Amino acid sequence: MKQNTLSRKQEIYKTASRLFKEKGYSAVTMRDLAAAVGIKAASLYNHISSKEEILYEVIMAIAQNFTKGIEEIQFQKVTSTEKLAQVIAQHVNLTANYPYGMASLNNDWMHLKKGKQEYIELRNKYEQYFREIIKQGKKQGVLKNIDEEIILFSTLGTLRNLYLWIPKKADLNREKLIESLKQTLLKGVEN
Amino acid sequence: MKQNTLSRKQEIYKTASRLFKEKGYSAVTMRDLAAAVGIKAASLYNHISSKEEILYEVIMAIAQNFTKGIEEIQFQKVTSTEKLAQVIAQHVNLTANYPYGMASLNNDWMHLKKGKQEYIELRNKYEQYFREIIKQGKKQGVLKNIDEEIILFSTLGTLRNLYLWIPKKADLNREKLIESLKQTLLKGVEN
DNA sequence: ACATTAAACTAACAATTGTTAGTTTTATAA
DNA sequence: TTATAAAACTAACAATTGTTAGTTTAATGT
Repeated sequence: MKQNTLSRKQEIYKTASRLFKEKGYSAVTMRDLAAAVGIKAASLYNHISSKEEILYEVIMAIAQNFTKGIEEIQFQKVTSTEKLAQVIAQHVNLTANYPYGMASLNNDWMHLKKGKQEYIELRNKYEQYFREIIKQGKKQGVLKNIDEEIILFSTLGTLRNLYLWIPKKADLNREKLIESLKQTLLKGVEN
Repeated sequence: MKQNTLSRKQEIYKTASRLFKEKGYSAVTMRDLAAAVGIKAASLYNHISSKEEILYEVIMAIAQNFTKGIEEIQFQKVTSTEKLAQVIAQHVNLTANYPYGMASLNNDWMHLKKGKQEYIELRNKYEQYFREIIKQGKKQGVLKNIDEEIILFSTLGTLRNLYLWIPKKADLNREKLIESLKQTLLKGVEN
């Protein structure tokens, strides 16, 4: 029973995150979600307590993963280039694990109520770790002397869009993708 | 009067695109929009014919700019690197000109009805031109032998996120930003 | 077999949605 | 000044929203 309940709840979260990606949180109704799960809207409330709770769970699970991950990377005793490489790998892996939720992380977070500030703080923390890696890299001389913010948003911009491309390219193998991205983001595309 | 009407309509579009960026198209009500403009919801319909028409105008104006722009770039007789540089500059300039609408272009296009297919075709056309520039560059040997799709989405990923960063960094001068982006995207960040 | 609990259902609610109809105010042109 | 047209208003609509109450069905543990 506990097992069954959990998996139904999980199914609701997963289905919701898929719908959120397709139409955005606000445009997905509880009736849409219920139909996709195969029950009636009112029955959803046997498993969840509100629509917003779903969004909260979808977003926060991923956001915590990201921030915890970069924190561990930052503490390692390796070059900044290696750290950046690990950050890239983490993005690919988390995006592959949460192919739908990433959309909400990027586009639906503003509809959080209780969780909005919490989310923003996690994101700020994440970006702060990222900045420190870059700063370190510039000081060590392994990164070019480009404005820190430019490196940050240029890299992060690509990584945050991964969710749009990974599902469409079922063919591109994950390890190959990570390697290509390291190449592209670190070394550029020009010969 | 015609002048006044036009500017009121323009004001509605502009205000709407700002709200769309803040909360997404679906979460912005006609009453929200009307209040932001300083009138009642019903009065909006003296200027526009539907909520969706606003989205259509906001999105298509920009999308047409992008596709027309890259078409002209592609036809030039310059190196692929120079073409890529121009594409980057176009993204910065259009994002600076439409700081709000870019959000809808990225996240709200699926709510178009009559315009959805039209938009998708423009976007496909844009990406196709982009691919040709990359293909050309690889053949000419000015670009590295990295998977075409990786170069495409890596570069586009950064550029499509510009709308999130440009308004926050009022300080960074436009020409400097363009130069930094060319550097970063083409040559990478690693020394 | 039976009692209990989980999970589905139907019906309904109050609020909010985009939009229309009809009316009044404001501005323009003669 | 007065006729005309633009642009605001109030009031209301039908549909849809998230959610609750109350009930029935299905599954589980003893």
